[in-house]
Amino acid sequence: MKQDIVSRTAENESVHTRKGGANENVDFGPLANWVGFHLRLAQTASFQAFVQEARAVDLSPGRFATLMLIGRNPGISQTALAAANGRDKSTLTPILEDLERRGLIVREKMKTDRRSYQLSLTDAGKKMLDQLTVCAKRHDDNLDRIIGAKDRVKFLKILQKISAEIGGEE
Amino acid sequence: MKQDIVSRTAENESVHTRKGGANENVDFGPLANWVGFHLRLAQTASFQAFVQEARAVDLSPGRFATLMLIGRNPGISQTALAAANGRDKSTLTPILEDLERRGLIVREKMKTDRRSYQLSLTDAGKKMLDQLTVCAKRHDDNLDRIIGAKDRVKFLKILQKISAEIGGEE
DNA sequence: GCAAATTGGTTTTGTACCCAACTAATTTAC
DNA sequence: GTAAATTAGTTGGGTACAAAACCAATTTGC
Repeated sequence: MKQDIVSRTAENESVHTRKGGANENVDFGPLANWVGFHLRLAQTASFQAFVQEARAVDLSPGRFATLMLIGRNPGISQTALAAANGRDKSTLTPILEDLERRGLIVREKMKTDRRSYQLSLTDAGKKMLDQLTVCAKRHDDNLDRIIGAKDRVKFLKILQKISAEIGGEE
Repeated sequence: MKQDIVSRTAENESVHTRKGGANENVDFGPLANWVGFHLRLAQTASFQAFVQEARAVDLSPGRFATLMLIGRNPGISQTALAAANGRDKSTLTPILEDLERRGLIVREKMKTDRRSYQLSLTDAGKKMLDQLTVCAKRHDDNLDRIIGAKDRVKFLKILQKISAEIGGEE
């Protein structure tokens, strides 16, 4: 609910505020039609919803993606994982430490290259991943319901196109 | 470039890696089709691109949205601003302090309610906003080019729908 | 083979964010 | 009119992230 006023555009009025305050008719100006702004709002909202969905299992969306990628690519290195995940490798350091401490993953030094770790899930990690996958599925179904089945593929394609192309050409 | 592998889905191979390492054929599993994940990636990418676009003017996307909202709604309170912006009010405190220190906004105590501030732009703030608007326009045109003019409206509508509906029903 | 460059991971530093607890001003109840 | 509830903003504690500097292991040049 925290974001009740957030989602509407400029032509929109009469938000359910009971205060007569300044916030019921906010003019978003050009912001109202800018993709970047709404991308942020949507991402935030979706993130929150996921946390909500997965609060039973105590693991954030970021951790979930990490777990999934390790599960799908056993032996993956931290750098490759960071890249796949769209995060800096330094961001992963504490996350992986945490996951290891919780007994969800193992990090083994490679024989051939003693700099890098091979990451893989423990049995507990696999179980956790399964549980999370259920939550994530529910979350994604929610999104589906909002997006509409027929637009979903297109929508996803555009999102991918954005992350693929926008940084690419400097 | 940092995100080169990030954008492709599971059926995709042969990324331009020159290392023969683990990262060229990452299996994203169900992640590949999950909206939340790609929403995050796209948001991050777009954010980065904006920063790049606006690095001449030294102000982040978040600050920009804040400035725009104040410019469009002079006299708005911090709480209303936070809501419109999709952020917690406590997040705004240091941002507004900074903007004030830079001489871009003024905060005046309301006569009628001495708890709240009325925010507005200074002339410098207006000038800054104009400059930023140009950058943001360029950024948005970039996104347009990627999304395609005909899909843009639809895309935006879906983003708005997500932020509007996903948190709303617990 | 050995110095130089590169690469995998960690540390440090700084930013952006949220939440919960707090203070001060205001409104509501009675 | 005063106590209780509410509201605007700040503070403090904690998480998630990136960038740059760093260490150790590895590869490259010659």
